Amino acid sequence: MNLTDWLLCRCRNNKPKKKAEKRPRLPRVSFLTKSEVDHLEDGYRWRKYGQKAVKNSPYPRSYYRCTTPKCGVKKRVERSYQDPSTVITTYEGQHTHHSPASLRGSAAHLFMPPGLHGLPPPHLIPPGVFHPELMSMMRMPYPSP
DNA sequence: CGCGTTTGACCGGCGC
DNA sequence: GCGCCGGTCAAACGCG
Repeated sequence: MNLTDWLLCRCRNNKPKKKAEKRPRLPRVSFLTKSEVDHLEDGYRWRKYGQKAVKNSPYPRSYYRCTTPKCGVKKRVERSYQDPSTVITTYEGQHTHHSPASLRGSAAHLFMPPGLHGLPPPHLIPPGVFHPELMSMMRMPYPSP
């Protein structure tokens, strides 16, 4: 019996899979960020929880999640297949807590995708996404849902 | 010591 | 009805 099998057994045996509440109202915002590294200090802590290869891109896509409790914000980082130096960061959800890192000296309020300044020709981004204006709202305090 | 990262496999939904 | 894809979890290891 391989460790993998054992793990599998345990996984199947212990299935506390509880269908969490659905989130049909998750604000999904995509941002085009020009960076060579996926680790863009946006003022929050992210923990990678998965990685999958994309068909449209020869590069794998990374899945990040906010490590702050009560904050189920998810982040998807994918590299542009046309511009390896450009990464598409997709934020899902809103931070309901203050930034763990002090904004002093942080790029939290300095974070500005250069793609928004120039020309956004990302036809590869699905429709209904990419809301530069939403960025301004993100910085606003989020009232109780 | 603690946290973050990594890898493999499974699950659910949707399409044809 | 079945197959496929994307997405998520879970555990272990490494590093600071």
